[in-house]
Amino acid sequence: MSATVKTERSRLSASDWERAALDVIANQGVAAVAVEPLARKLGVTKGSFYWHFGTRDALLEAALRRWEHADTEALLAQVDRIADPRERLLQLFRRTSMELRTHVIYAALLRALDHDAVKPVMQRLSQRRINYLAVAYRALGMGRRESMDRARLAYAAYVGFLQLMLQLDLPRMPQEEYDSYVEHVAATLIPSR
Amino acid sequence: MSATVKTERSRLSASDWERAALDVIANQGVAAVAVEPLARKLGVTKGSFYWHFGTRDALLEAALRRWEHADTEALLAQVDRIADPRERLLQLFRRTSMELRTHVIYAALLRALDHDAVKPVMQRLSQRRINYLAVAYRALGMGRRESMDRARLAYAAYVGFLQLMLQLDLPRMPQEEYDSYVEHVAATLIPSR
DNA sequence: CAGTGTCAATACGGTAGCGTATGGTCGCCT
DNA sequence: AGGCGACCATACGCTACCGTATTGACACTG
Repeated sequence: MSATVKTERSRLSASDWERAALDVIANQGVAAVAVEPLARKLGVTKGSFYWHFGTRDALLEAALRRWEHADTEALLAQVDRIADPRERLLQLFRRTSMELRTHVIYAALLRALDHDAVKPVMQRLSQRRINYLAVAYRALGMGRRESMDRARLAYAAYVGFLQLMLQLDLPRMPQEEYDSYVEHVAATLIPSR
Repeated sequence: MSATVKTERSRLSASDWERAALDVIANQGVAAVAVEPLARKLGVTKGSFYWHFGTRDALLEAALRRWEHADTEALLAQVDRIADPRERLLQLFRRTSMELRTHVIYAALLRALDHDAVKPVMQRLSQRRINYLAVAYRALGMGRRESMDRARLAYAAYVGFLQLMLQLDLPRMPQEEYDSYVEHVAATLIPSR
């Protein structure tokens, strides 16, 4: 059990609702973001909610905006300062494999791509990341077409692995096996010099 | 638009409901499998439904069983007769990239992994397929650990690509680009002799 | 200390879906 | 022709959620 149990600070703000929403997304998925249950969880009634937001969807959009900015942007910004492109890719792979929470949310959003508020966010994000990968591969001397293909492959592997791990908690993989996998992926998807 | 518009055969059977359910799963996802809407689509009322099935979940489980047996088993059975392991993998990759409907459903199920009826099916299936891949890689002379890693990677790439294509209809990829991608994946994930 | 704005409770009405109960219709078998 | 069983309609009650309206409590500010 975790978080959002009302910390006796009584008065809530819009951000409190957004944070709570992200929490629910991470644990039970987008569909579980419902006004009344959320209110219960926060120890108030929905009378409060509808002061802060006009509608349920407004909350969702706000929460997603928050996530996209805070959790997501940070990731690339860090890695972007590594000069050597090969090392940059390697670090990208390795760091992505840690840092759970963002990815849990990401995985939850993947399962909600039919929702109108979610889809555009994910499209933007995926496009951005795939492009980032493609540029890195180009810097490694790959051709235009090959870079694009490889970028898609790498990103697809990321997305797919999230599904297999987080939803299907597939193999209950022990740490050592997990590390081995990450290194294998890096070795396979980053061309040797 | 497609299928399930009631073909004036009037009387329905359980299988009709299952097929209709799979149709809805493919188009609108698991959550949209609701008995009243389904009944409307079939031109009857739910009075009919509850004669064939005890509950909504019973329908879901039946539909999934049907899909797992019919659509899914066939896939590996075909490829399994190719003797040369390298060629077998290659064909597996290529054929998987065609044959849409099964994969559309698969993708829809990926988005419903939280559902109790769906999860076990997908776990079985994934485990089975990953193992199949691992065996194929071993036959190519890979070590035990490496085969497993590579199998996971390949399967993750498949799963992830489905998400990116089918849900995010990401790039509206033209056929030629799509083919290029598939060949790139094959070249990258099947070790050269 | 009156007034204003912020947050919250209560009560209400509406929709969509699940599941039950009961009775109706039609084909087929005897 | 009567009857039985497969299939379906109708009507009902229940739950979970959305959203609105109205009023209340409380803090801060002038």
